[in-house]
Amino acid sequence: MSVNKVILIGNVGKDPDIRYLDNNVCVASFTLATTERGYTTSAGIQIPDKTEWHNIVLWRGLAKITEQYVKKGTQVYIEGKLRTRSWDDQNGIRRYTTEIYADNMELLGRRADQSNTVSGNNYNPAQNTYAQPTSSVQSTTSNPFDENNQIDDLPF
Amino acid sequence: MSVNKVILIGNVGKDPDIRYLDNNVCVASFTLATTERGYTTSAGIQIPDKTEWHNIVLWRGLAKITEQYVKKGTQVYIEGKLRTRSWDDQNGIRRYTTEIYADNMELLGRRADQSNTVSGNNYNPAQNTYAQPTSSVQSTTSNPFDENNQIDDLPF
Amino acid sequence: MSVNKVILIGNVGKDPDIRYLDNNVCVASFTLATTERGYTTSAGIQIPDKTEWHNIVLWRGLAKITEQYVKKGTQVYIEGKLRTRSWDDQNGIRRYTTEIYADNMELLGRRADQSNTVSGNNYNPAQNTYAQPTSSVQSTTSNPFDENNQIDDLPF
Amino acid sequence: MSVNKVILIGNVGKDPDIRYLDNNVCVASFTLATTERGYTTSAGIQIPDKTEWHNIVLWRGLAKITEQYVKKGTQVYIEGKLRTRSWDDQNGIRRYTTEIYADNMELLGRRADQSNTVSGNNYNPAQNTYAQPTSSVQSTTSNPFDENNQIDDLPF
DNA sequence: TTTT
DNA sequence: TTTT
Repeated sequence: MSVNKVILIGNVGKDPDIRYLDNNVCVASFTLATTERGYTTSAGIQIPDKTEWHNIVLWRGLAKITEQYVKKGTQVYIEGKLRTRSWDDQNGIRRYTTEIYADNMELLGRRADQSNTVSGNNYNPAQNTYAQPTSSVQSTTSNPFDENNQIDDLPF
Repeated sequence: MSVNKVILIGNVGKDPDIRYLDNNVCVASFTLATTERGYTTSAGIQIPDKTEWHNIVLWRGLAKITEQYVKKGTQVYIEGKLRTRSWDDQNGIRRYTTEIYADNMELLGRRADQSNTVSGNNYNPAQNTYAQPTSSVQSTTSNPFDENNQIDDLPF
Repeated sequence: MSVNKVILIGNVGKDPDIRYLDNNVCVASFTLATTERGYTTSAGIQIPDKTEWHNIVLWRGLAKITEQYVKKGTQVYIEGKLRTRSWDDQNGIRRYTTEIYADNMELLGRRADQSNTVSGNNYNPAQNTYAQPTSSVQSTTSNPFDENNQIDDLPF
Repeated sequence: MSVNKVILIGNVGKDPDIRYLDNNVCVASFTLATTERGYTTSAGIQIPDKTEWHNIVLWRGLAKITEQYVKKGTQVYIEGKLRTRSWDDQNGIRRYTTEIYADNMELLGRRADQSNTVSGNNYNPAQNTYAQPTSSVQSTTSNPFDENNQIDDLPF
């Protein structure tokens, strides 16, 4: 009888924090910035840009993708749910932190030239459950939208 | 270049807090509960229901609809954006509160027979259900999210 | 009492169709591809990738942004509503087309170095409403969550 | 690298169509109405309400919940993806139908006093509301989206 | 603090 | 064809 859904597109604030629990489960976290464009009111008042920072937490498969592909500045789509957890600070005061527990993540704006920017190390498309297919992301050949596109044509 | 969107369906925790600013702008706030169903794991472990509480803030027209139609227990759909604001507590420690600033609200599950459950007074189904009330009710003073906040402290 | 919302991220199939109505209102349309990753079932059956094509329609301001920045291959985020309209084909048979009427669009994966790749003409990042700020994403200084956080403080 | 998401809240147009495939998999379908409120323009022109009809398709567990709890008039939340499938009509012309393939459904506005409105029969609030029915009801034959379709034609 |  |  209820829905708790968050959808974000933004840029990662710094390289993600990755850790492995005792049971070898991977947990990743990073902050994500979304920026609301400023504008000028009809009365001529300048409203500046406003950046919101979100605490993203990812588990298991998504954490491993994070470990491999996400770093400071990466633009990502996150779909998840809100979780507010409480903890007691050093003064014994109960405090609250709201996090987005990710159910899905999409890496945005990746390009053919990024094979080298995608983790420097042990990427093995044959084993990673969530790995993108060996042909689509790195290569430009299998894109059905623009078979004749040269990489230089890419408008972004 | 960014998206900050929250979609919630849940039940209102207690009667909304309504206030009118000096410029007669209406601001409403309430807490909204979303409950994730518990389940039993394949190993037979019982995972109980888990309720999340969200701080919803609404302005102007939505605040007035809140004033008229929303009360403890009402099921609503909220679409909005995440806002984390900071404030200094009584110990001078910076603390953070995450709120959902509503862009849209839909009242759910209303039926023809509910004229009596919609505000105690002047509901008239012949008018538009979502018409803004012409009457003004004066504000109360307490913000459920931050008991010590004066109205002038309002950081949004 | 109802919600009609579509959220898509995909690639534009071909250069958009742009037209101006008599009243000088701009209307743009394009097809957008979303691709669901294929996978292998537990029984070893290969499920291939599956591409879905969506008809996107944009009006006024969004149409003009489309005219300037969107072309074949562009990755975009679209938020909008479903509209099914009917028309009579050459045989007098009523037919239906479902379109997504866009309420919001975000251009994805654009980079700072793109001033020259964005439209062939007069792009000026100092004036363009949608240009990314030069300061916000790269810096780490404005992150309120973790200047002094040790990793051990993280309570999850 | 893509997202295909639909979020709807609306009312079911008529009692759902339920069928069981040979492998005993349950498939349900119904039409869902969303209504956009009309309004009066600043120039005094009346814009009437506008109802959009959506073709919803649900499989397995969600189909069985549909069988048990959804009927004409029920208000539901649907989260799903767009699928446009093609078929050849009696004139051999290729035609297209866009459906929403549901990933999640929430029944809205249900109350304790609704035991009598929830299916005519065996609703037991002591059980889990969303429990799948243990009984099987045999399929009907008509697909509201395509009157001439045999069950074997099912293209999904 | 809600709801099922 | 629904609902308000």
